[in-house]
Order: sequence, then structure tokens, then C-alpha cells
Amino acid sequence: MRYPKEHKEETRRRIVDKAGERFRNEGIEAVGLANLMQSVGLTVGGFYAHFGSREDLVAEACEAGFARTTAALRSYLDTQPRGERTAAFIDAYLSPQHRDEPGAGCMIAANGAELARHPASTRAAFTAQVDAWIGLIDAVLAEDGLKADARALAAGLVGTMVLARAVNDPARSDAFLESGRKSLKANLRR
Amino acid sequence: MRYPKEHKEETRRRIVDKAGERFRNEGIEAVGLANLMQSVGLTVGGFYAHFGSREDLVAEACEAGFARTTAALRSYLDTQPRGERTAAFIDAYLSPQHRDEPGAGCMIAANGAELARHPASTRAAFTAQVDAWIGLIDAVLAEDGLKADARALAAGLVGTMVLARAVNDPARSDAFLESGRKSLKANLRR
DNA sequence: TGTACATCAGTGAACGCGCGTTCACTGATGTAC
DNA sequence: TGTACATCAGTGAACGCGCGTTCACTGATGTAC
Repeated sequence: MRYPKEHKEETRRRIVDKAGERFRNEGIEAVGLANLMQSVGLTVGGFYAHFGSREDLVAEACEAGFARTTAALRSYLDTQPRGERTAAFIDAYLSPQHRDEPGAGCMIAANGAELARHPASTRAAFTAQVDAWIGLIDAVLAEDGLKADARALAAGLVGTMVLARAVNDPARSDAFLESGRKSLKANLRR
Repeated sequence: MRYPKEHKEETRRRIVDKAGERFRNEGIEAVGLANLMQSVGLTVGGFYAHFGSREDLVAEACEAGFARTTAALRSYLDTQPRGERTAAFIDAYLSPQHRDEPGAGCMIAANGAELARHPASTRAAFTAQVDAWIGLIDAVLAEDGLKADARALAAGLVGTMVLARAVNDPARSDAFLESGRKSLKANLRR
């Protein structure tokens, strides 16, 4: 064979990773296949050797991007002392850096509303990742000895980020982040 | 003149209203001008007699759609007794009906992430509407004699709706709505 | 060891289509004479 | 009162372009003999 046997799957991974990044930065619909392939250093013709359709890539990129941020979150929180992990999570999620770099951030905050309009198969893959994320938040709350509704906490984070990114004024945006951090921490019960 | 003098502005209003509805249902980018004009009973050529560009319509439709829901909210809450308005707002926002009918619902939950990627002029118009919405929530909290962070409450609502719409399973979706209603009400302080 | 062949990841042009935008035109009306 | 004209909201075809998808082809490699 022309290439080492892991070559093709590595190319596929590069497409998926770049798609996940660009979907979050630009929106799913705004990223065209020819342009995406070009940004990975390939031409568009090769796309269908890797994926059955654009929608297949959307499903895989959103799932993989979400899974990656969840795994990174777990690793990060393991470096934090028990009892402070939930607060560390809230601070990290509602940081200006996360707001300003959607490409590596939360998939729901960046693409949640758009994904709601995608086919069932795409949403099913995504729903499993939402479950995993909520499960992780539940686990972290338990590690910290806190009682809180993981879904409500997740929703507070997502909504704060959507609003902080939507408003066109740094002061207002910061105010949303600050309100979110303060309020979500205050609502944790020991 | 061929038409009564209010005819043109009424046509314009019909375009703006339909655009606001379809943007929330289908996403801003997914609605094409020819198709939009057709759904208003007109042909695409007439569009530029009303708007300078597609983006001008996006700004106006998002602003007007948001303003309308805020005004409707104010009217609805006026029918509710003081002391129960915040809870009535939370219940109405996090209702299955709102989840299932984005076209007449909250503009941020439907298009917030997408609007974050639009030009400054569009976002500025939208930001003013966010301010108005937060102001209304603040006022309602005061009418109820409650102390809470209006921004955090708004974020909780938006995030819950985004998640409830994103997941591909009615039970999970309902669980998000239920968690949101319960948690956001529990976090109000007298 | 040297050559012919099979493999297959990736190329690049083409397809039909819908996009945002432009523009010459239509035709029903109110106005001027 | 009757006719010619100006107005202007809306029409419909055209533009260049990028979209998702298809497909015949390329060319570097490993394998077979």
C-alpha cells in the first residue's frame, strides 16, 4: 500500500477535528465541504472516501468534539482538590477565554440550537454526549459533597455562555459571566 | 398612487414578521430570500425595495421578533397576581409549548449562538433587546418582592431551552424543563 | 535483484441547484390638464 | 368629464458564485514473479 495503514484513519481524524473546531467557530451550516477539506490540506473529491454524506460528518464531528471537551474537563478536574471541583468547573466554563474561543469549547453553547434542527440520527449521537456530560457533572457534585441538580447547573452554564457571546458589548458580556459564576455557585447546597 | 399609502409598510411588516418566525424555526442562515418572499406571497425581486441587504432584514427581524415576545410577556404577566409573576414567567418560558414552537418564542434560545457570528450592527440592535428583556425580568422580580440576579435567571431559562430542544428524546427533554422550573424557582430569595 | 502489476488515498473537473443581488419592465392607480 | 401622464410596489429573468455530490483519473507504494 501507498501509505502506512494508519494513514487514512489519521486523515479522517484530522477532518473530524477541524470540522468540530470550525462548526463551533463559524456555525455548522456556514462550513462548506470544499473549504473544510482545503483547511485540512486536501481537495473536496476525497471527502466521500471518508464519509457517506456531509450530515454523517456533522454527527461525528459534534459527537467527537463534545466527547473531547468532556474528557478534557474530567482530566482538568482531577487536578483540582475535592470540594473545589464544581467551583473550578464553573469558573473554567464561564471564563472569558471560553467565551472568546468557541472552537475548543462547549459544543452545546456553540451549536445546540442548530443541532436541534438536524436529523434524528445526528441528534441521537449528540444526546448520548449530553448524557455523558450531565453524568460527569453529577459525579463532580458528589465528589465535592454537594447537592444540586446537574441539569439545572448545565443549563445555567450554557445559557450564560450563549448570552455572553450574543451581546455586542464587553461590559455586558462580562456581567453575564460574572452573574453566572456567582449565582450558580451560590445555588450549590452542602 | 396605486396602493393606499400604508400598503408598502404593511408589506414590509409582513416580511419582517415572517422572517422572525422562520429564523427561529429554521435558523437564520437556512432561510433564503426567494423562499422567504414566496412564503409572504411575493417574488424575490421586490425585496430590495424594502431592505438594503439580507443582513438588514436579519437585524430588523431579530430585533422586532424579540421586542414582540418581550411585549407579550409583559402583557401576560400583568394578568398574573403580584407575588406570582416570576413563577408564572418561569413556567411559561419552560413550557413544552414554548419548546415545541420556537417560531413564536424566545429569540435568544433559538438564534443566540448564530447571532453571535453576525456583524456588529446586527448584534447591537439585538443587544438593546437583551437589555430590555433583562430590565423586564428585574421589574417583575421587584413586583414580586423577590431578590435574584435577573441575568442569571435569564441564562438559566435560555440554557434549559437550548438543552431541552437539542436532546433527541422526549423524556430527557422534559427532564431538562422540569429541572429548570424547579431549580430556578428554588433559587429565588424573598 | 529487477520488473510488471494491484492497490487505494487523494485529485480535480463536472453536475444541477439555490444563493444574494441587480435591473428592465409591468400595470393599476392618482393627478394634471 | 375625459384623456395623457407620472408614480411606484411588485415582477421575473438574469448575473456570478459556492454548495453537496459524483466520477474518471493519478501516482506512489507494496507485492508477485
